[in-house]
This record gives sequence, structure tokens and C-alpha cells, in this order.
Amino acid sequence: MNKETIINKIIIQPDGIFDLKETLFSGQSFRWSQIDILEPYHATVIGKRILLIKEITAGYIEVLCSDDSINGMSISDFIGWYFSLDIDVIKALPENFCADFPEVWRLLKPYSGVRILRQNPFEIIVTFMCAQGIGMHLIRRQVSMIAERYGEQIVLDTPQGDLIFHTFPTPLALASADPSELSRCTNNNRVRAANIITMARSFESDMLTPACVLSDDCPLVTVLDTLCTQSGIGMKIADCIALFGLGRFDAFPIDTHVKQYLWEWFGIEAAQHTLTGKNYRHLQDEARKILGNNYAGYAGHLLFHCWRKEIKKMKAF
DNA sequence: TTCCAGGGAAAGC
DNA sequence: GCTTTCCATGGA
Repeated sequence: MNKETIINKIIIQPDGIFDLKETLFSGQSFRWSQIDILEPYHATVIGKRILLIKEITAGYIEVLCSDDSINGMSISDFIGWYFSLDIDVIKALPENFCADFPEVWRLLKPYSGVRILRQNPFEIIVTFMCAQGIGMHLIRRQVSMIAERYGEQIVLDTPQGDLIFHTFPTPLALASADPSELSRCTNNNRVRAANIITMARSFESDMLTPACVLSDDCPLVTVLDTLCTQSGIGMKIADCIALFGLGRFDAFPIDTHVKQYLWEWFGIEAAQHTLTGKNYRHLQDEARKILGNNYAGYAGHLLFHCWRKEIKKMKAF
């Protein structure tokens, strides 16, 4: 059993002026959880290191970590990269966006602090394979159960007592999992469990990793096509993997909420029709005309949260 | 009981 | 190739 202690306390001051407060952990960050020690923290495990966010204000982020580096980067550099603090997607929107959609612009500006995290590709693939046709709550539960059952336990030694964390399982751990046992972690969905195992074996044998590793050089469509060869990964999930796990901020996933705001906010008529494969691509093209190409997915994610919270009045993130 | 939840794949045209 | 139908599960 690994026992970790917090050895680092670091203050990060983003270059841009983001109001990260409250919005930082929105959405795709399924493995972030609130924990209670003396005051609210947010905690997650990156590789084998534990990361705690102690405080976030408009000007800085205070971070605690169990090591002085992660993935070969200093904690400060890692945080900047991990939270994509270099991206100001509001500024990256096309010039005429504000003039063309003033009401959306007004609603969207407070969401500029929503960050897309550069999360681990394998973890994101598994996470979004768990995300078909079910609610956020159940997605989170599946990911937690998978980590608890197949990940490595890490204990954090704190003055207030031990806290238990789990690393996300390696591809090998899931590749060798028993389907019926894994299905207990996937809402008893055996097909999903089998798909994850098959994917993990592909990942292990480098059938998937080239597209992931080389994604920066790889045309987006090639990355997506490679992902879609896996059973259990369709177009939407492939886009989510590219966006949240491969740093492809041009990938634009379309789900039921995105489809709704594409019609309600931007008047794209095709968004009233069924999401067939052809219509899905068509809607992406239309969205890129409005949001620009390079950060279409990033902007879409802000719009996604803005829509859910401001219009649909949903509380859960 | 019914219907929805950040879809996917098989069957059908 | 594109569209419609079926599938699967938990929770409100």
C-alpha cells in the first residue's frame, strides 16, 4: 500500500484573468471530488500523485500535492497545462460573435472560467464509454467503482487522519479483467464491460495509442475514425475523447443539450431533426461557422454548461 | 408504470 | 450510404 503525504503547497497565478471560482470543476472532470478535511478541498489522483485544490479565486489557484512534479513537469507548469490556463476561449471566438449573438454572449461571459482538463487518454476513453444513455450521477459512480476495484489504493496521510484514494486502472488491469466482474462496475451492463475490456486490449497492443499519441500531428478525422473502430465508441464518444483526453479542442461533440442550444440559440434548423450520422457532421460544420474552427469544442463546452445551468436550471455539474 | 439520462449498433430502406 | 428501430440499466 502506498502512503503519501502532502509535501508541496503552490500558488498559481494564471496569466489571463479567469474567474475560475466555482466553474473550474464543471462537466467532464468525473474524477474530481469534494473532500472534507478542515475546509472544502477538491481532490483527484493524477497518475499516482494526489492533487488537492485548496482555494480558487479570480486571481490565483492554491494547490497541494504529494510530489514536487507530475508527468515530468513542475507542479506549477503541470497545473497550467492540465487546466489549459493558456486558453482564453472567449477571446478566441470569431470577432462577429458578440455582435451576432449578443444575448448568448451575455450569458456566456461568466462561464469563461470553465476549463477543459487535459486528462489521461485511457481514463477518458473508459469514462466516456460509460456515458451512453445514462445520467451524470451514474457515470461518476461507474468511474469511481472501476477505480476502486481495478486501481491501486493510495492513502494520504493528513493531520486529520488517513484519506483513501485510487489510481485509475492501467490498460493492462482492465485488459485482463473478468467481464462479469467488471460489469458490476458498469451498471450491470455486460456489453459495456466487454467493450471496455476489448478496448483496453487494443490500447495495450498499440492499436489505439498511435492515434492518441500522435494526435497533435494527426488530422482530427483520422483520430476520430481510429477511435470509432472500437465497439462501444461512436461519433459522439469519439469527439468527447478527442476533446477531453487528447487536447483536441477543435473536436465538437454533439449530445442532446448541444443539439438543443444549436437550435434555440443559433437557429440552426437541422438541430431540430434526428441526430443521424450525416446530420451530426452537418451540425458540426454549422457550429464551426459560428464558433470558429480551432476551439469549436472548447467553446461548445462552455455553451454546454451555460445552457444546462442558465436555461435548463440544472444543478448537477 | 413511465420516461429520461451528455448513445451505439443492428436492421431496414 | 442514410435512416429507423431496437437495445440496456438505474433512478426519479
